[in-house]
Amino acid sequence: MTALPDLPEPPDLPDLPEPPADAELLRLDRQICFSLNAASRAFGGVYRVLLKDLGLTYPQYLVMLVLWEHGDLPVKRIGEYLRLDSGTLSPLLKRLEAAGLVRRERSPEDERSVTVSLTDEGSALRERAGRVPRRLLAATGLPVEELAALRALLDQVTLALDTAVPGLAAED
Amino acid sequence: MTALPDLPEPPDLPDLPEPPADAELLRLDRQICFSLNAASRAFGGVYRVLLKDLGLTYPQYLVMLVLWEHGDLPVKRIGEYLRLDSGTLSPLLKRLEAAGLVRRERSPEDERSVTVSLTDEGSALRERAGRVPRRLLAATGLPVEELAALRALLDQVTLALDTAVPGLAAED
DNA sequence: CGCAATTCAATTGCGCACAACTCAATCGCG
DNA sequence: CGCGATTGAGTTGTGCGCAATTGAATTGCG
Repeated sequence: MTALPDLPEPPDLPDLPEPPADAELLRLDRQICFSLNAASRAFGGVYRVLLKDLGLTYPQYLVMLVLWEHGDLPVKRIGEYLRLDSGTLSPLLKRLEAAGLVRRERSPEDERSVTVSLTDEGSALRERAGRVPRRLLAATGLPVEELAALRALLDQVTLALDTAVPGLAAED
Repeated sequence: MTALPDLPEPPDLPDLPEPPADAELLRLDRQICFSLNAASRAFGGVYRVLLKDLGLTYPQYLVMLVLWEHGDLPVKRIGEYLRLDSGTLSPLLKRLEAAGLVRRERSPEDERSVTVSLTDEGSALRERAGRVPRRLLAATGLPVEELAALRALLDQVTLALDTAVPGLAAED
């Protein structure tokens, strides 16, 4: 992974009383999306290392977490928990099945639905994954309370963004 | 985009004085990575809408932001600013070049390096992009100060994660 | 100077994200 | 009941992210 660049520091960012100019906003905007992007990928990098010997990718780990917590689920439900659609989940679940961690079977009462269930091997993996969260939390260097606060803030932003999306396209 | 699922709320999360069990950590871990993932993709969704009529994707927009701010840059520098390597940037820059927004030319003084520069069209796009940041910030529903705080927290975590990565693989 | 090590961009291969589409199963209304 | 609309999973195509490799240019050490 490439080293951190000297993060482009803003020359200054005084709390000016007047509305900031577009140039100012462009700068802040860049910082926000940079930071979020970077943080997301930094997490991905850590998970990649931690999950390597489990043979899981980060999104696959998320799916396994959902199954460990909720048991057998149709693809639809998994997608709701993870905000993923079938275009992403179908091939991912196929790979998990090929790895022997899950089964996929058409639901008898609704032939459209596919139920995903853990194999013994998939359930057993939960034990080996037990140490991942602690190591991840340690790697963030933040106390648990701050992480919880970060999570709350992120959820708030996500909700706001989701509700804002429909209106954006139409706007002026 | 699929609707927000009823976010799997933890039954409770009391501030227990004793170290939380692995199961507890597994839950928090899931929440953190869920939230960050979700936030990142929610931002992506908003940018996708906002950038649609500019003909840019979100990562392409990030590259343009860097060029608008810093002028001509070698691929290496762009990668440092954005934490991206040539495997990502090379095809992306080719697409920007095909769109007529940038030029790519071997540097005369170092034939290994490729300098990326804005075309007139690429520079002109900056004006049309001027309204994007304001609309994005509005969509987050957060005041600028909170976003700045969020950014600072994210940068802190990113730095911690980056420095932690090298040690992780070797651990116990 | 000469050659090995390094640097930079590009390429390949794999997996994920998402839009757009297909297709079968199910639902629901007349 | 019959038929159009909806639902759920899968497929296709495009683009990103990253590891690993290639190949050319440059650097630097003996």
